[in-house]
Amino acid sequence: MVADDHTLFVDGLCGLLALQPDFDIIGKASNGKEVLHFLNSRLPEVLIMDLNMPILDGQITAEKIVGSFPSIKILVLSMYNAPSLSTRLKSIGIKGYLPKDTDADLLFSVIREISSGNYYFREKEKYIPGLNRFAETDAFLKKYNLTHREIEILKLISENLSSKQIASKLFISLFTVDTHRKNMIQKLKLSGKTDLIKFAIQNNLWQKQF
Amino acid sequence: MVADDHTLFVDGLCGLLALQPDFDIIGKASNGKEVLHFLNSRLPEVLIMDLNMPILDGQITAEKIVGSFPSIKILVLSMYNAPSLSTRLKSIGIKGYLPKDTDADLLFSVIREISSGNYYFREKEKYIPGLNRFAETDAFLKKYNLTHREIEILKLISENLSSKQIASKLFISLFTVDTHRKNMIQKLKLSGKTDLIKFAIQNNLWQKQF
DNA sequence: AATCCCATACCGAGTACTCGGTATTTTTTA
DNA sequence: TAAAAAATACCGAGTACTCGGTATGGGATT
Repeated sequence: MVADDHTLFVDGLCGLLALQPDFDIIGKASNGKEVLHFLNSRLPEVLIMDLNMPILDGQITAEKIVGSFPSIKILVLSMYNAPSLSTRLKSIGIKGYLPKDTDADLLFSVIREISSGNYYFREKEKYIPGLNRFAETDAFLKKYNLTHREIEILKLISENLSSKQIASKLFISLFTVDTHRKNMIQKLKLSGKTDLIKFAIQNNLWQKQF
Repeated sequence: MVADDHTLFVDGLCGLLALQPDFDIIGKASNGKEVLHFLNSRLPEVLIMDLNMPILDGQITAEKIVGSFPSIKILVLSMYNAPSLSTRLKSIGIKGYLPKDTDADLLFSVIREISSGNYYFREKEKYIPGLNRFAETDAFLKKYNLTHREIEILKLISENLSSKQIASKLFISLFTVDTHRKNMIQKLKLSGKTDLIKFAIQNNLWQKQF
């Protein structure tokens, strides 16, 4: 069974899974409520789901499933590539986690693993921040007319460091930090720190650590 | 051709498209750079892509494509269901836009539409904020021990209204707004406004308006 | 009727942020 | 080498936010 609010993703994934002779897709859902409703009539061996879903959140759904239908093995597919998610997912009772940029063959073998009773969490693969991020390329800097220093400071702002803390961390004056903030706000035509935070999040300069 | 950094999505979507007798998938890519590299050897009639991609952003990629390969029709698939995106995408030269929770049949017909030279932008469908959002259900409130009033104020905070502005909007005292802020911060174990903004974004209490 | 929860309101004192502007030095680019 | 860009630094004055605490009244629940 596959649950995700992105219909195209669900349909596409089901198509891929259906090509595997040992897989049988018994259901699809686009929110947590639909999942639970479906489970009242039929139980899959493996449930592949996203944690971000409307109407009933994936995490709460998973908790309910683990409590009521312990035979179901849950595999989470997430847009986040954060191995630190693993601890939290394990504590819920989820059997496996993969990011959505995983290739299909690995997905198939992981499904077989957890179907056999194993766990699949990639803890060995350390999260490497931003090496390939657009927001750190010259094209991005040029697009927004930002400097490397500005991006550096923006990242620290988005990590909730005060200007004073940033100044201390970078061995510069508080005035300098404030000037950089001001320059960014003007260049990006934003209004204050809230907009800066949003800009950082939307451009993947900040990613949640669980 | 399909471009998206979520490999499973690309593979699944290509599988769906391949079932249509009039579609021929000539390529896949997981970032903007790969797209441009591919176009040096072969041109698709329609390019289906996501705007959020690493290494080279989808928007810049699209702008380059429209400039260098005007015969290619670009259809954007986005996780955002925001019709207000349409104006911006049109100005870039993109021929169509659909959210990822679209069903496959509509996608197929839209591909055929823009392949024929038409545009597809759903402007009639007004964005309806939050009706089905998990973050506005009782389960969510219970999960985080938040009240309706707190969520209401959190939304306004995430829209960059100051406490003073919120007080004025809701006909309450500035002190009351501050108290709600304080209560939320304590309940959610956060540190200040930055964390509140992040919480709001991650729980879809705020969504970007273009 | 008593209790709890929520919304409202306030205090005091402090820090953080904003935004107009100025300036100098260092680094990069042409 | 000269010019431009980036980094650094500062001023003044004001608003916004934070966080410890206090309190009351109304509505819902037990």
